[in-house]
Amino acid sequence: VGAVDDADWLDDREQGAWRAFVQTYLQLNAVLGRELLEESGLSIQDYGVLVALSESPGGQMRSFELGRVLGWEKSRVSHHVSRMTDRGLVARHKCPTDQRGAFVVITSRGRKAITSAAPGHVAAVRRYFVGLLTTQELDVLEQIGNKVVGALPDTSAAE
Amino acid sequence: VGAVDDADWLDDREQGAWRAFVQTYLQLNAVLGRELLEESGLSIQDYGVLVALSESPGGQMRSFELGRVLGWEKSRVSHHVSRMTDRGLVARHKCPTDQRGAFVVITSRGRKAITSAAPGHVAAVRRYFVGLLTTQELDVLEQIGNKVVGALPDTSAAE
DNA sequence: CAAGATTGAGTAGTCAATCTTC
DNA sequence: GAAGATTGACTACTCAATCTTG
Repeated sequence: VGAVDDADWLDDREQGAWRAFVQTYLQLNAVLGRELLEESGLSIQDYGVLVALSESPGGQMRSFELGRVLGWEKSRVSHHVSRMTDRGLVARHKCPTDQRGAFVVITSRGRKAITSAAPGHVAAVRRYFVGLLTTQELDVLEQIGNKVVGALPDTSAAE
Repeated sequence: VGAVDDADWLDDREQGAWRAFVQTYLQLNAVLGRELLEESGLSIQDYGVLVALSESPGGQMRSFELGRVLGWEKSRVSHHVSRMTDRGLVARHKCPTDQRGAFVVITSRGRKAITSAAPGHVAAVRRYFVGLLTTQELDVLEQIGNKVVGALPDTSAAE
């Protein structure tokens, strides 16, 4: 007793909030991922890539841009794009203005996949998450996100 | 226009809250994981296992119980315990009353690791998360967690 | 030599199959 | 046969090394 300063630990409210936050994300993600995969054959990662590309002009995006939007490292983008290319969901082509660069392009098969997957996935997000929350709760979440993400140390430094 | 019912999509507030929630978790987890690993040599998963064991009587717990607490599948528990055993952080021993069962026990090395890692990790959780939030925001998080997790389909069914 | 991107090795997690004990 | 647990094969992510072009 007294060996540790109380400031070192979380009180009940803090711990409750922290555990709730983590558990909610993990369980929700697991359920959404399982349903999406079952109904569409896409993982949540596939879904993110296809949404980003389909919202981009020409259905294409530079690799580094895709990584920036998704918050992925460049090697993760490369590996994942390779796997999606093998499945015919996206394709790579060279950048005409920068010979180092690569574009990732959504294929017609990729378009079909995301078009058919999106309504069900959005419905699941509503059913299990946003549909259960009040507008006040939704606003608090966005506000928390802004505060927390804004205070995080810069992760892009000295890679 | 008009091809899709608006009820199929998320409005700005819903989408903002949803993206904020996901991004906050992912970025926070990445930063906390990197700092924990750097300062203690433990992953967040290692940390979870060691906290659970150290809070349990005798520093030991049945495998299935550990899986239940952490929300992990049994095979994940088994693989992870094997890796931690190789590093000397935990050990396995047989259950005297049920010959099928295994106990996972924290070793003295595991105790030292968690004792030295915990203050820094808790401080990081406070610095990057709970310390930035008001008591009202903390309460909303717990409330959201209760609603959302409570509404999730049962994942333990028909494994 | 920086930036853009790919590759390979090593580590983690999932799923199905298996083994033993209840 | 079901519960408790382990194993192996497969997929995914990370890190460091590499290659090419700016």
